[in-house]
Amino acid sequence: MAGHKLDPIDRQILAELQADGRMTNVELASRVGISAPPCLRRVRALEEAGYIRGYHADIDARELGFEVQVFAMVRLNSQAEADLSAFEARCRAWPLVRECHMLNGEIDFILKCVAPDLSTFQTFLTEELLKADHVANVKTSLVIRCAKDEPGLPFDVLEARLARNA
Amino acid sequence: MAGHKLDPIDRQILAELQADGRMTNVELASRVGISAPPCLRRVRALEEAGYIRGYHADIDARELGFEVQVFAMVRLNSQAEADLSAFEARCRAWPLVRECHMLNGEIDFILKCVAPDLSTFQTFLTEELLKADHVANVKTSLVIRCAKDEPGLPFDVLEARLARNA
DNA sequence: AGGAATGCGCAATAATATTTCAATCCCAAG
DNA sequence: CTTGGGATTGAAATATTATTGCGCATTCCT
Repeated sequence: MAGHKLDPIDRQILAELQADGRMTNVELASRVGISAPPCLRRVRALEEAGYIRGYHADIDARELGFEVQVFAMVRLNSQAEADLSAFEARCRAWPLVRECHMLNGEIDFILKCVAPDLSTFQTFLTEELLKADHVANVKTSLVIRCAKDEPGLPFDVLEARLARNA
Repeated sequence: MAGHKLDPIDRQILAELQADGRMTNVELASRVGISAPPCLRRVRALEEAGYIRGYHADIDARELGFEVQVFAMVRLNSQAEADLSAFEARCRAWPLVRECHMLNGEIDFILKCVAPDLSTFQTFLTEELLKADHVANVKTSLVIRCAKDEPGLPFDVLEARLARNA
């Protein structure tokens, strides 16, 4: 099991920064129960080691004029690695596609897309996605509403698991 | 169209903080071309107004021992609002479910789930999700690999759109 | 024009980040 | 035991940043 080089303080640092990425180091140190300098060193080490990929402001899409969110389920007519990679590269280049996950089962890829309005998305769908190489079939579903969108990981589950294995 | 009370500096602030949520205010101010005090005032205003929902560290799930990510497509046997809401409430209470979106079309909900391993997910699936009220059908797909996972919004698309409408 | 409102930047102060360094803890070898 | 090395800590000092107060410029609306 991974993450074993982390002690409880490290994990708590990750949990706190996941909950509030702009917390000051002084506040963070006080929460995890150590002084500021070692706390900062731990944060830097966690960043270096790749546990922390980055920090991002979470911005309200609708407030900014992105009214439409869509999940697109994509099937290709070839599962050769070269074709899969080529499709992934296309996805990375499309700004409306925010996430692209390769799946097992009948669906090859699921994409999470955003757009300012439906017609923008339709244009993207018909002119770009459906015309991409080896795309056999795309099923799209509009997001009606979002009940939960928690960035990050359930640290309580992780702690429970570590306690059990201890 | 929303977001019209924002000037180009505000939008650039959002874009910068989306890219690096821990940027210092001094750095941010210099990037957007104003001095620190008004820059900070703008950030606070954007937070107050709800454009910025929060800031989060982006943490590598696999490094922490969450080996499994799954998309679950859920259909209910009732689309009464009370039943939909009840299901959403269940999702919010399940830590393994990180996202829950209500969709149009044949699928009612799509869930993004994480788990330390497959058996943990299977237990959740059979003991929790499949036994939840009004759940008619669940199709799950394991994430094989993730080609793109960009938090946030494509500000370049937004700017292009605003330029066109100007 | 005139006056209010908005928003800027400078300067001063408060808070925080970061470096330095000596003391402590832990563990393994003698 | 005890002793030495490595790692980690926290106090103090310094550098950097955040925050407040205030006067000035610009805009906008009479």
